Amino acid sequence: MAENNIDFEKCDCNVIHEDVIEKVKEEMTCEEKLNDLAEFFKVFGDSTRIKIICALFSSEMCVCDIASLLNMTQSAISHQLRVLKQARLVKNRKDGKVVYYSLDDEHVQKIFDQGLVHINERR
Amino acid sequence: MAENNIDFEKCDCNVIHEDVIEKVKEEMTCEEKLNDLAEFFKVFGDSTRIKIICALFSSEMCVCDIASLLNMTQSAISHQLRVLKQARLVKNRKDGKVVYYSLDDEHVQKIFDQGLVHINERR
DNA sequence: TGAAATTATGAACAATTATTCAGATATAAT
DNA sequence: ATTATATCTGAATAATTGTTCATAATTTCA
Repeated sequence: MAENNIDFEKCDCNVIHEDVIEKVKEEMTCEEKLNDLAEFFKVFGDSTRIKIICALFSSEMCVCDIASLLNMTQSAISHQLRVLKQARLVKNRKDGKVVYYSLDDEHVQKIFDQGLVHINERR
Repeated sequence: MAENNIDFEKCDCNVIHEDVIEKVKEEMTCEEKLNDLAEFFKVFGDSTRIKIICALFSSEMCVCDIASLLNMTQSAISHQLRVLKQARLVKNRKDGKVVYYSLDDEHVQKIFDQGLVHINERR
């Protein structure tokens, strides 16, 4: 029988440093926020979406223009713009038939730039 | 016949704002860097890895401890630690049988925090 | 009203990815 | 040497994700 009443854990090894685990557990951001955070970064983790974001740093653009710029189908771009919009990274305005997209967040540039700093530091 | 000698484009719509596209093209970060950047953010875009990163903000930990903390198998954690190491986000030191992992980058915290700011701004 | 153009969307498919499983390696202790 | 422990690794599986295709919705213009 187990020493305590905790359900079977998937973890298949012994706890080596219980004190460390306790401390980390207390200091850690709650699981729900961490899941949201991973979902958020997932949006940055696709080359099509990163290119769209980067393009929108320069100027607002319509779907057609982005598709042309990236040499991809309008449909593919539209799908990705929806993902970006759901993550509140872009916003859009409609002018007749044309929908113009632009960035909707000041943090995007900061996150983007910090990422660039990191990959530029390759030794 | 096409107006110019460019190969067939996947883009299936007309260019509406050629001037904008030209301007954006000039200002855009080169494709190679953008691909690397997407690869880099992909590493943040998984809840297991985000949790590992967050845990390591508090303290260095061995594989066993991380597995126990997150209630996952040692193997799963080991696989993800490899991904994190390849992205140069964590480093490790060996002490006998035990391998201790810690963060290997000052930018990680900045990127993590900016992400948190973003998701905390939900209206 | 009808045709053309732009964008959005659902379903299917292909590709990628995380985890599990089984077993290998490496170190320490007996 | 043998056993036990911690970690790593390759292959298989399950789940997720990006793109394509076909089509719908919306707006403009004739």
